[in-house]
Amino acid sequence: MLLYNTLKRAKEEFVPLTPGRVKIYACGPTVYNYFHIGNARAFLTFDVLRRYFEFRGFKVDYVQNITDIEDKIIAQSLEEEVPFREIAEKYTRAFLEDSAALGIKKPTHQPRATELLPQIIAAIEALVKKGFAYEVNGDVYFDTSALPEYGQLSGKKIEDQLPGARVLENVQKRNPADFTLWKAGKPGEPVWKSPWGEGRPGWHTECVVMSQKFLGETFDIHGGGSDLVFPHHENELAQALALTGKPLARYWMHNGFLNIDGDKMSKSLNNFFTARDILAQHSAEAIRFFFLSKHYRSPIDFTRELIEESERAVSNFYSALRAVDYKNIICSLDGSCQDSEQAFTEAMDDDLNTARALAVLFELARKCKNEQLPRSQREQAALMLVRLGEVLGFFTDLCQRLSEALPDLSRQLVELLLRYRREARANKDWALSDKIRDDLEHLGIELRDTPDGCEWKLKD
RNA sequence: GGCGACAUAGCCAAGUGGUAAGGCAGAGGUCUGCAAAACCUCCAUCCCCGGUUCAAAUCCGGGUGUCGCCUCCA
Repeated sequence: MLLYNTLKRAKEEFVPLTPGRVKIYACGPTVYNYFHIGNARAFLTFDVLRRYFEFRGFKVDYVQNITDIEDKIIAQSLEEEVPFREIAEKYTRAFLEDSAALGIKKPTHQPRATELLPQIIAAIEALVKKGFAYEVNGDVYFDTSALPEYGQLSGKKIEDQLPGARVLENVQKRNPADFTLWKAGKPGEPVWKSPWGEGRPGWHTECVVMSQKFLGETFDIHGGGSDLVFPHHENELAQALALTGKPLARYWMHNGFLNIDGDKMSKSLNNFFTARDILAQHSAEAIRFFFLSKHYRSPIDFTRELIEESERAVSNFYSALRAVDYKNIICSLDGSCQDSEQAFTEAMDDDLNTARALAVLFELARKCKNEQLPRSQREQAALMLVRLGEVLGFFTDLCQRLSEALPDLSRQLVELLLRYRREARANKDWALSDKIRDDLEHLGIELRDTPDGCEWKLKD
């Protein structure tokens, strides 16, 4: 299995530290707001990575942090005029709800930064003792000049990081590239006691502490959005190296950014969408399909047309399953679709080529629908479609989506109308016949006339 | 200024040396009172120029264009 490693700038064969086991850490949200559709891409990308490892038989430890103390949370608590803990609590809950709604599997561990304050402080103390950090007026900074390897992940040189127009000069820092480990508290801000006085942790240390607590000093994969390469992941890597002398993670993976209608998403452009907004209008599977139809490392452009297109594409899978009456298939996989599974695996093994993997699903869907093929072949295709689709996170609500959940009375009323329509058709009263069909369609019931009579189903 | 990415049909998107996966949309056909569904068929020579090679979307050089990171950010 090949994975693109940002650290090496190349695809590498994945070799786990422990055979049969993968330890993954993926950066989670800072809970100061509902997470947006760009965050959703990162969460979904690593959800699929995790699911694929499980499919390949690995035991997966998947840790995703929740940053519940950070400047933006404090800012939001001032804006909403409620204590910061309530803000963190509110948006943590929203994050868990929206993740679940997107069909993202729960991580095996989901620590919060405020749960590990003692460990974070201990890590900063250790860095100071080892000479990699220094304190100025209650702030503690990491001394980037003390670590020759600094910059290896992002390919940046400290010399290039001149305090230019966009970098605010911080007179307390010895070097512009130095970053904050501990921030002295101002009046009114949430603070914790520390050897440097009351304050709060900087952003980068918590991920080191949380990941190492659950995964050990060195783990397999560290992931996040490509904007995290610098400075966040660079700084994590530096701290871990300074602390243990060992690399934090062996593979660093980063997903590409999302644009809206070709522009960067931003509040000022009024094109800022939360995952919650999108979920209110589109199915989780369409959102997932939209992302998976493009390679995770490429930038992706979110438009209304594309998400609607994705909706239509996904309903293809369901019409395929319906065509073989999936719920009532009683046989199990017999190996006749092995070639599909192999094609799927080959695609996914190549740095998670989900776009190619989706093509395999569509080929299976076409097979399901092909009435020329023997029943058994079509059923096998359906079973494989679901097996592989689940790896990508589809079909989590299969039963619900396939069942026509109507109460008996409604069902009888539909049948009654169809009986009248049959009479109308027998009398060649096409106007009435079509009116019944159109009216039912408005109610979300689709009719199709077949040689065996009229069939109906609820619209997707 | 430093680092990096991308440019494939109407749209989205795979494909990194042997003559272009897949999806959406569209066209024609079978079927139908009509429609829907289903099935069949059709729909690109890969931004431009030059080079390497028997052979390039795929490698090299040069253009042009778009974008990202360097600052909180997935």
